[in-house]
Amino acid sequence: MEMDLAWQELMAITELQEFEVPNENPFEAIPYLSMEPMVSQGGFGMSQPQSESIPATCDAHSAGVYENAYPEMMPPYQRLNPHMDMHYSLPVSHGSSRMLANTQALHPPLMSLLEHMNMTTRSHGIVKDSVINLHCTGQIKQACADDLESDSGLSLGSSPPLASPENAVHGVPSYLPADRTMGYAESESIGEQCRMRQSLLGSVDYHQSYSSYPGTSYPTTANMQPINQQTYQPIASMKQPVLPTALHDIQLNSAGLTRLGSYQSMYPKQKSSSVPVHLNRDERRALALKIPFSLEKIVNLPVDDFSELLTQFTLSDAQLALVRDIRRRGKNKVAAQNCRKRKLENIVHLENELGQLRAQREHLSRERLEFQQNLAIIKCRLSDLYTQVFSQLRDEEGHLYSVDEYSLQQTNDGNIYLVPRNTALEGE
DNA sequence: GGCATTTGTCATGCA
DNA sequence: GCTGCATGACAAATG
Repeated sequence: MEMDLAWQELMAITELQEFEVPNENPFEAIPYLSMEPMVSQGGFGMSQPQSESIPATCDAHSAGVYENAYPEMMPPYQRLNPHMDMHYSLPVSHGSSRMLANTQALHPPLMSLLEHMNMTTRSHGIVKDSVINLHCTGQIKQACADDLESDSGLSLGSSPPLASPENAVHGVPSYLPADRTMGYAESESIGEQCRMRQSLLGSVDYHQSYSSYPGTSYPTTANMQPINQQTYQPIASMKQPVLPTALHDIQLNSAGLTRLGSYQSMYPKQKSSSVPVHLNRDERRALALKIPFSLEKIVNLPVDDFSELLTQFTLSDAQLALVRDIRRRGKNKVAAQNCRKRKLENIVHLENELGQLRAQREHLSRERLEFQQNLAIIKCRLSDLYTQVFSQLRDEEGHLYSVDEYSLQQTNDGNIYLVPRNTALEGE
């Protein structure tokens, strides 16, 4: 009986005779594939409990390593995770799908950070200053003169001289109100620079026009009054349709409201009227050329609506060039922001993927170490079984077979034969 | 004032 | 050909 058990175990373990200690190639796959029969027959699988005791004749060090190190080889969460392959077997070529998954797995604070990127721009406060200072003595002219003299943000010559409003702006001072104390909206020279078509005069409802586009709102003068009631009083008192201007729209559009909102908290800090105007270049140019609609509409309107908007006004070549430049720059600015946001998101995705790959490498390394330890134990058991089997095998004369002279070999039919060493069985 | 980062802009290519 | 979008490169603004 004992002999039969030894033979059965020997047959099972003999199948493992061909095992070699895995080479140092971390990507060697064969040993891992070979783990399967070892688990089913030898009972040394990674995820199976060690029910058999290590033979006393085995190296005590190996057994100690096996017992002590095994729990660390495969953390419980890894052993119990039936979808572990989903995490560790994805080839790199599936990066696209992983990227998508990573997108959804981003930490909320990080995503929030990304989403809020580019939301706070330096342009905040543009209107807050312009609302106040455009009505301050001398500020408009100073601002425009600043634009004319400073080349900060000026076109680098990419636009043709005729197409660029640069040249047109140089004639701006003549457009400015002679009376510095008069608000821009009060200027009566608008019609000289930009005349709405006669058929449209008085028929355009700017309230509807503004509110007809999503994301834009048309604030009433009532909710504008808290900002600077005195400043807006002349505009509010106008009873006939006032040709809106770029500056006017800046104050009225939603972006302007946001800026105004931010301004409200800063308003008490305004101590003097000498704060410089912080209109950006395009806003200053639009102001100078009296563009009759908002920069937001110039940039955000669909092309058809934008074209229709242009048909509603008679614009000079300089104005048209400026409007198209503003639209181009505005769209490109948004595109650049989106591009940078995507770039950062890609970096985050790649960092996450790198972390996963590192974890996978660590897991495989532990698995490989565990395999090597198991293999050493198996070899130890095999040696013991050899000794045990040979101790019970005797020839016809009752002599023991020498392990040095004979070996056990398994044929294709599954039988194990005792053959002299250096002898190959037929069918082997 | 030097430096790194952010932002706007231009040029270019693609759809 | 026009338009919008994406992106690298550059420069100015900003902290």
